[in-house]
Amino acid sequence: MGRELMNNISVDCVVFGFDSEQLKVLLVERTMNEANSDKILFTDLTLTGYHIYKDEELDEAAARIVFDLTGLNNLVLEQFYTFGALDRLEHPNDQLWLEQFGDVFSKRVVTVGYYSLLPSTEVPVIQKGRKVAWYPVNEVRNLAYDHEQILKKALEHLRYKVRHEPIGFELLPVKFTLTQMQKLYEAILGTQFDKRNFRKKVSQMNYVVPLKEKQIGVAHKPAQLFMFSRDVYDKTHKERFDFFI
Amino acid sequence: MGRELMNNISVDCVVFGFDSEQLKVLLVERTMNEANSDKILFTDLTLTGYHIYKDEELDEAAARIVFDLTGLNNLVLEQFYTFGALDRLEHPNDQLWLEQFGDVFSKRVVTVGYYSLLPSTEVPVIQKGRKVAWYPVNEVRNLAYDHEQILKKALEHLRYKVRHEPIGFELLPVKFTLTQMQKLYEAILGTQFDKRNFRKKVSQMNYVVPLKEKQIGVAHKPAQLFMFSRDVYDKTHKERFDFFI
DNA sequence: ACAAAAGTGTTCGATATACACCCATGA
DNA sequence: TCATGGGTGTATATCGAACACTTTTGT
Repeated sequence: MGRELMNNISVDCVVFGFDSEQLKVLLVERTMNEANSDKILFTDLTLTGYHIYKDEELDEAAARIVFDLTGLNNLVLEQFYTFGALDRLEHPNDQLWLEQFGDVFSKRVVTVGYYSLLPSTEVPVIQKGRKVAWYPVNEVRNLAYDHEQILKKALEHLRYKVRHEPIGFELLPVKFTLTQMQKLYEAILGTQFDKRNFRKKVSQMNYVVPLKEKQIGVAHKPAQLFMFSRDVYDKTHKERFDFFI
Repeated sequence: MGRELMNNISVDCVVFGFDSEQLKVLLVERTMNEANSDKILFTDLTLTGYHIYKDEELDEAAARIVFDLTGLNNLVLEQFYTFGALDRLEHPNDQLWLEQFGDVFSKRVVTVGYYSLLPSTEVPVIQKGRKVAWYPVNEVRNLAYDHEQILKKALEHLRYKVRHEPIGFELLPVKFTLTQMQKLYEAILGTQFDKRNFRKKVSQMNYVVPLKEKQIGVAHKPAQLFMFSRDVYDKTHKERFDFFI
């Protein structure tokens, strides 16, 4: 006998990635065919989520879902909000889709939202017969259920958090250039920074450590590589006891 | 027939208040007697929470719980985290307590945490046979279930939020003095501000509006009263596109 | 007159902002 | 040699931090 699922509690994961230009999100295509036919009734996109097992921690469930999609462990996984609106599964397409599963799941499902940060959009996404792909967060359309709302909230949290904590580095390769870092912050915050001022600021973050390495094989002056040191961050970071309301 | 409860999903509310000196939290005493006897087996403290109804939104459930305790509506209610650890109800005291209810509730309950901000600790708390009282957040001991963890997380969120958004005013009377405001921020952030610098900063917040009124009946120079204008805040506030990691 | 809290200004150092040119590499 | 992105410094304005005395009221 397998593990038992909770029929009314799920976890949904918003998987973010950065491709050196844009912030992207990993979505799965959902296609509904007419019974015993090839005729497509509708097709749309979903975040990835699943019901939790009765003997499974919430964080474990989130890790399982992301692992199932990426094969990666030890990613940043942050719970950001829980969604339980009564009508969150009531769109006709969703009703049609859920009918397939009969009475396995409850009509009222509360879902706990997590987001995850991938260091690249080049990880080999695991397809398993699904169509999984990266979409620029600003161009996402046609999401199932309340996933548009979930994505929006995840983005808000990411923006909020990235301004005060060094989580942005999770979206960069271990060794990165300052231009990559700047582009990342610009993409997440939706703004532009002056190159010199940005670098001045970063040079004061002693947990962004310059390496003795440079880019190779680029058709221009190769950039110096940096890495983020959580060690140095934890040791030197002081809470700003200021407020900016 | 009454409304049906979800047996495995609840909402817990952390109700904060400020008494001009300390940040406080509203807790309910829980006393377990031996069956058919006056002998007390244990006594401890809980946040207030309850299972949600099948036809009830999460926010509604939180509002209901706070209303049940304070008789107040329209309070700030902010969802901050969801707790679902497998062992969160497994302390012997909690097991003993829950036995009373037989099989009504599931052994695995996921609870959605909300916090609420009361403008005073002088609201008439509704007792209904319970022992409800304010406790200074720094001196809370002896909490049931995982409520210590929930309180800690609520505090973290409150501290985080109060530094960047004007929610502190929800904990002050509509008309307040700058000293009250300073004490509030000091209590929440656990720090001290210089009076002149604090006032200089506040004078730049044009949404903290001076009134033509002063304190009356105080045995010292009466302070000017101020109020917070959300209108002005919404109109003039700009997102700081800066980052301070 | 005294106790108690309100209210107020200046100096100094640090940080944000604005802005333009030369450099190293591969093709 | 050219195209591409990498890398750098200065001047000005704003903001934060430190610091002590006078004012107004009630008793």
